[in-house]
Amino acid sequence: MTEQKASDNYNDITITTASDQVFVDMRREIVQGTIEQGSKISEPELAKRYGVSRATLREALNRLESCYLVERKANVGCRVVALTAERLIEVYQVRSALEGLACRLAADNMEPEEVQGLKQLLNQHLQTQRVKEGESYYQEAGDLDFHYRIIKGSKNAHLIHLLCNELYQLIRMYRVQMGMVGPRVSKAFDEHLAIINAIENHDGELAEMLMKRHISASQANIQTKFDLLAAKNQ
Amino acid sequence: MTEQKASDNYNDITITTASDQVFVDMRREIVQGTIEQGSKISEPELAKRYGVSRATLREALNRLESCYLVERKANVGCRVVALTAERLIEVYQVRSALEGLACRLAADNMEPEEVQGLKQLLNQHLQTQRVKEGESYYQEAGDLDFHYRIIKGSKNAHLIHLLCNELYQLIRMYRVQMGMVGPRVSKAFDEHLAIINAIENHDGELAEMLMKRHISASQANIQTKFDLLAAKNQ
DNA sequence: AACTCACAAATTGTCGACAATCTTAATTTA
DNA sequence: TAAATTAAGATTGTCGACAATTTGTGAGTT
Repeated sequence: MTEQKASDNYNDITITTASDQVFVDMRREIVQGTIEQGSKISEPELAKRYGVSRATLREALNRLESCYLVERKANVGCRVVALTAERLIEVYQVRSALEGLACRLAADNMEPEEVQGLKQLLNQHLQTQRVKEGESYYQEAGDLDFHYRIIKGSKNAHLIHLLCNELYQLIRMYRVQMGMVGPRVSKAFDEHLAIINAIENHDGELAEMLMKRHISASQANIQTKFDLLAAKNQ
Repeated sequence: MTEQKASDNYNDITITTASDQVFVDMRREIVQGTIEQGSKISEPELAKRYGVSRATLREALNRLESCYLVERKANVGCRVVALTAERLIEVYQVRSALEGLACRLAADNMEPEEVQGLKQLLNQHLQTQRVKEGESYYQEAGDLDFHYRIIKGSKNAHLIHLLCNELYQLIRMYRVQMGMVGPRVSKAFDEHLAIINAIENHDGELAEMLMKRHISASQANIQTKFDLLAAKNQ
């Protein structure tokens, strides 16, 4: 329950307190669906399960609320967020605007060696991709890593926090639970490449546009999954 | 300590618990500078001052952290955010992207009567403005109201939460403490009018562009205040 | 004099218990 | 029978006390 996969630990928080640990553990369980979406959270039950007091658990719940993974109502309690198509669209509209901005800023502010590292990362993914054809590695860890680096490259601390700490876990939750694999994998590679080139040329305007499109395409892909799922369940 | 000015209550939370009350009270004091920026927050001291236990106060602190008014470090404590020019730029870059998006969505999603109400509000402000020439009414309450309505008009709940609940108090803090009045007042009116027209014509692209410019101009104005202040203190 | 180390004071993190509120189900009433 | 009421149970909100960590001070060493 304490071990962590690499992809869980992208936003680099250092775990010092007990509530940090509970926060990270619960976050992983919610993202992966072990604690299922929409379910009610019983404070006494979970406190016992994690071996901490209710005060500690509530601290963790507050932080989960900050990254949109649970919702609280006064005197009623906590619920894990429910993944709906409407919410997905809302989140991706916001994400598109913010990552578009990040990409534009990155074109101005990324150091040459950072851009170089980004290119290297992409090549690495291309090779891994060839080997593990069809597996979800690229989309899950690789894609996230790519986006993370560009966001960090914006050098805007507020924007970085907003995307990496607050929004990304919810996006991961959608992708993990909706199953984000398929024909988009190779297409995404080309899009990533185009974005890197724009950044390297310091063409912020183009970089922003390409990133916005890239995210819209990604949104459409998940939306499709949603529709398929809805059709199957009917 | 419990009374509230109208402009304090824009984001409509219903106060039910004790920590709600402390949260709202502290928020106002921080925004207005009564609790001064950059100062350390002593939990025992403030708990006594508000007449609640530390647990209740900490709950409020968590929520103040969610809207960027305080910053926490594990085992060290809480500090009120410090208003720096760098942070202002970062926040306004984000705000510009998000409110631009809101404005574009509003052009599609606002009901005709909402647009009508917006026009009415602007006229109202024009008249109040003529009477109270030079006073800060328009910029503070009026301008905020204008932006709020457009954000709500986007009909994107996530975006509304992000702007109205999380980001706006920090922006208000800058404006209140830096003193946001001056020659921009009348110019802002024209800009608001142009934005409304674009929304009324369902021209989302234009509405987004105008809003982004409007916010950039507003940012430049506060930036000027910053520079003046820095020069004076040297 | 500057640096290190150890100790004391203060602050934050965590706990268990009690109070206030909501939920649920049985009971009454129309 | 259905709606309203009330009481019991469970859940959340709040409190005061204790444990763990950090900060500040002063003695000792180089």
